Amino acid sequence: MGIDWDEGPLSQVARAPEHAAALERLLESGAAYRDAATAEDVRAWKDEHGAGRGYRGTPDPDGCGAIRLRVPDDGVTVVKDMIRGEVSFPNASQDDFVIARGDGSVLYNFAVAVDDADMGITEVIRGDDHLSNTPKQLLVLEALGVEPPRYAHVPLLHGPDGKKLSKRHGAASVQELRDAGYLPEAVRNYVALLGWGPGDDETLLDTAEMVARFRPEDVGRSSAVFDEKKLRWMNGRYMREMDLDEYTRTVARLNGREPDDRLRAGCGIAQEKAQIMTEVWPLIRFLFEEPVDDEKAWRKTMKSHAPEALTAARDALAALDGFSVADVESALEPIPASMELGAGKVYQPIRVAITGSNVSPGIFESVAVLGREETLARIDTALTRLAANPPEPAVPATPE
RNA sequence: GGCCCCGUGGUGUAUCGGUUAGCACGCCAGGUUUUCAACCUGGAAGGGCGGGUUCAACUCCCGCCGGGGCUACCA
Repeated sequence: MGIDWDEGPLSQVARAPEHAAALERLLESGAAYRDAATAEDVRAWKDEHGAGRGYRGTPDPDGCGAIRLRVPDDGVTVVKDMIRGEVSFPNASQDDFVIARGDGSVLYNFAVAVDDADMGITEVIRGDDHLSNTPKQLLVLEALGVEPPRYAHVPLLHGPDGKKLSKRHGAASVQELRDAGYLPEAVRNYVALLGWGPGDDETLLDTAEMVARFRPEDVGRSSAVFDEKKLRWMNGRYMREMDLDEYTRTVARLNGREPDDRLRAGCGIAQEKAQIMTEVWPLIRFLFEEPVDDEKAWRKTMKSHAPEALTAARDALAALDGFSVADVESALEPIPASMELGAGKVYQPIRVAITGSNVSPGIFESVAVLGREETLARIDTALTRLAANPPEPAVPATPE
């Protein structure tokens, strides 16, 4: 069995001898003819015969012009499609279409038909946009006396604007999706569910399951809109179940780094928080770089209670023997109550001090992975900055 | 314009003559919570329209409307 992947490299391969031979046969049998008509001539012909009538040319006496296939005036060409059933195209409205240019170079609808025949293609699965091209290919095959392959036209993917998905919709190719941080198995799962359902309410299906359950006749007929929100969600599900080493390697590859222990530790504490792979690095870059400069986060978090909270945290961390997540938690956890502050009032300043941001992995984990030395240094830096620029009171002083 | 395909909530789908029209994403509200995310609970939201056929239609037929594809001496 052969599969025509459509527009793949094989259809680009020059098969000149086969094409030339097929052309020759068709010309000799009268199934095709040379026609010197120009595009304008064809238009004029249509104006005269009606738009619904397919163009019919006349053989050029000098044997010049493009080569057209002779299409019957009556009857229909029916495409027996595995997904859409039998679709009939009236021959009368089909043009005697050009199969080769004046110089003998062949055109797509002729080339694929000949190539499919040559290569013994038995199944053609491709996008719905080729459904209307199929009768042309069938006509070529018929003229050649070749048994046609079986066809299946799958629905097209549309962008949010309802048009067929293309470059201008952004991430439209699998490569772009990969670069954007989507996992192959998530994309596979998501795309499979557009236009095909397993029959029950299952949403998360791994590739083996899909292969086992897939049946061409279960494919839907209507085009689907590509919804990146759902892909994001699904990708997040796959990311959370991913093996940490593989996860680390992927993050490393995407950010041009080495999958070392520190990166692995960072991935370990960020794995539950990201939905696409490119979101991981922003969450853990503080482990490798200085805290980000986020003035808004600073002002929002560093209120008047911040210096005391940071000092208490600093002292507690400095007194620790070990520096595991459990150690850090045991040191930090009692502080809010002892200071009569909400937990967030204590933890957020620490978060901003070590990462610069309001968003990061869990605070105990972040501190533990950053390490004692760097954590203390960053808290000190924050304390110094706070001393130089005293924060506003958390509760504005009431006038009078 | 012509030929062809498609039409269940915002999105993807299930059901395919009789259902309280199911599920998922998203959205809204609440819960949990050290941020964000995750997670839990609840909620709003659907058969394009008009005719038939039928005891009964989202499901069948016709028309319309809407969307899409093709319509090159492109692939």
